[in-house]
This record gives sequence, structure tokens and C-alpha cells, in this order.
Amino acid sequence: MEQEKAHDLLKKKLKEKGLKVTKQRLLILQTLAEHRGMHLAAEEIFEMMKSGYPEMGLATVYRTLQLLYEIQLVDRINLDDGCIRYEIGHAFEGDSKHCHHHLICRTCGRIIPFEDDLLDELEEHIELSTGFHVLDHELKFYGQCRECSEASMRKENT
Amino acid sequence: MEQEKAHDLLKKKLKEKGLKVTKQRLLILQTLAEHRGMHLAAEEIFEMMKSGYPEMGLATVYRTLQLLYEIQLVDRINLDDGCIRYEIGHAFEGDSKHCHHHLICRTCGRIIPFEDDLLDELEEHIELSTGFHVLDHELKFYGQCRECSEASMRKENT
DNA sequence: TTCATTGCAAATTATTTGCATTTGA
DNA sequence: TCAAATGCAAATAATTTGCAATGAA
Repeated sequence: MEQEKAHDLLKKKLKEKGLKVTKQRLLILQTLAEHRGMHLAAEEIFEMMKSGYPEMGLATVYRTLQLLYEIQLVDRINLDDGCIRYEIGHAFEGDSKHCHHHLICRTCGRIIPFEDDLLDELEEHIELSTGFHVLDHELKFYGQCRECSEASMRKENT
Repeated sequence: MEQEKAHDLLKKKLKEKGLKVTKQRLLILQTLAEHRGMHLAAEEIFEMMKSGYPEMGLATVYRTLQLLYEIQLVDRINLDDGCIRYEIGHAFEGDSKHCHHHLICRTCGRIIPFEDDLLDELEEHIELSTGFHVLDHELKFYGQCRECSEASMRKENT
């Protein structure tokens, strides 16, 4: 039901651009849809698909992810771990416009998603004051998660 | 006058950690200070320094930037162009806490800085609701700059 | 049929690492 | 004096590219 929508939308967008619908493209999008919220790197997607589609090439995964990003079906996030990560596009979320950011713990490396829509205000302000038309954004917070903060406090009191 | 402050702060922080003050470290920080707001990659810094210090090694630039980032003297930005970029830390800005974000034009690739402090509110909200202690953040907006928007509108009306 | 797409291998690019040598405290 | 830092070259890791073969329209 969910990836039905994704498949249809992919087909529509590809046809609009005169591009071809291939099983590789469908499968990669499907893999992302089945792992919503997971920040997958190309290599990881490639590994995941090997069982169901062993003849898949890594270069195709890279090329397809770039394409899916361009036609706005997937989101890109850079968690500063040396590779680009992807997740199924926020366009597929139920409600219209709640976006999520990432809290990155500098101590344990954990990634914590955080929902918020305070940014809309800021985007509007940007459009008005600069004329820049905002299509997307990426917001990351670096710091220390609750657990690591507590751990370092405990250490201090020793 | 300005890089005096940077040099002194670097010396202080290095001594605190039992690390050595070397001319390479001083020079790299100075290069960043002299190019405030410029988002330099390691390779670029390396090239810039060649004239004044030809024996400098690229690996030292990488190691030093990482160090300067850890001791919070430089900021890191990832503009999704395949390399990590650095600029002199916001700690050196005159006033205490106005931070700047980046508007990235997907059409012409231009990077437009944008000043704002609406994020403080959000950071506070995060600390209260999740216990995550925010030390830093990175906010990027992707879209189309005024010039490119106007250009594509003009094209549509043809 | 025909051109976009794929898979593979080789190339490229940013970054890291090992190690002998140098240098600051 | 002596561990920390450097420069160099080699290693690694993510991504891209060239090209012949394949497959969707």
C-alpha cells in the first residue's frame, strides 16, 4: 500500500523526464521505503539488496540514489561520517509538513531524530528578506545526549 | 590585533591539553583568520600556505584542522561538495551569539550566508524535552537564489 | 530498433595512517 | 632529554567514469 504509492510516483516522474522505469530503480526506492527513518548509505543499500537481486551493481545504486534525490523522492543527509546517506522522501510522510532534524552525540555518536516545525517561520523570513526560494533544509545539532551527559557528570563527582 | 587573540587563545588551549605550540598550528589558524567567512577545504589552505611555508605537509593541515575543530577554534561546514570545509570559529566574532547559516542555490551553487538567532529558542526546547545538551549546530537551506529564480521565470515567459 | 541504463573494472578524490625524522617543552 | 608533531609516501574509503552489453519503449 505504501510502496505502491512510491512506485507509482516514481513511474510518473520518470516518464515526465523521458527516463526509463527499471527494476533496479523500483527496487532501490522500495528498499528505502521499507527502511523509513534509517539513513542508509549506498554501500548499505547495495548489501541489503544482494540477497534479492545479486546481479545489482554498486555504481547503479550510486547513480540511482542521485537520480531519486534530484526528482525529490528521497532525502539526503550528511552525518559527517564520510558518506552520503539517504532516506525515503518526506513527501511520503502522512501529514504535510512536519520535518525532522538530527541530534548527533559527539560522545557516543548516536543519532537522535527530532520533530519540529519552527523552521517554517524562518524559511518565510528568508524568502521575504533575501528572495531566496527555499526548497529544503538540513538541520543538525551537535552535542551530548542525555546518557552521555549523565555519565560524564557521574565521572566528575568521583 | 585580531589574530593576536587567536594566537593567544590557541596557545592557551594547547597548553591546557599538554600539546605543543608549533609554527604550523599558528600559521593554519592565522590563514583561517585572514579569510573569515570563506569556507576553506584542507587542500585549499595547503595551497594558500605554500608560498609562505613551502615545507608544509598536507597531512599536517588535515591533522591540525581536526585538532582546531576539537578545541573549538574553528567551525566546520559541509557544503556537500565532497570535502569538509572550515572557517575561523564563531567564538572570535565580536558579539556573543549570533550564528550564521548557509543558503545553497541548487542552480548556480552559490553559498549565501544568513544571520539569525531564532535557533536559540529551538535549542532550549530540545534541551528541555530530550535532555540532549546542544553545543553546536549546522543549518543549511537548499533552493534557488533570487537571481536564478528570476532567470527561470523569464525563461518560462518565452 | 534505438537510445537509456546497467554491470564491471579502472580511475579519481578526499582523507588517514605508518614511520623515520625533527622539534618544542 | 623525550614524547609530541611533522613530512612524506603509501593505504584506505567513498564515489565517479568509460565502455561494452543489455533492456525498456
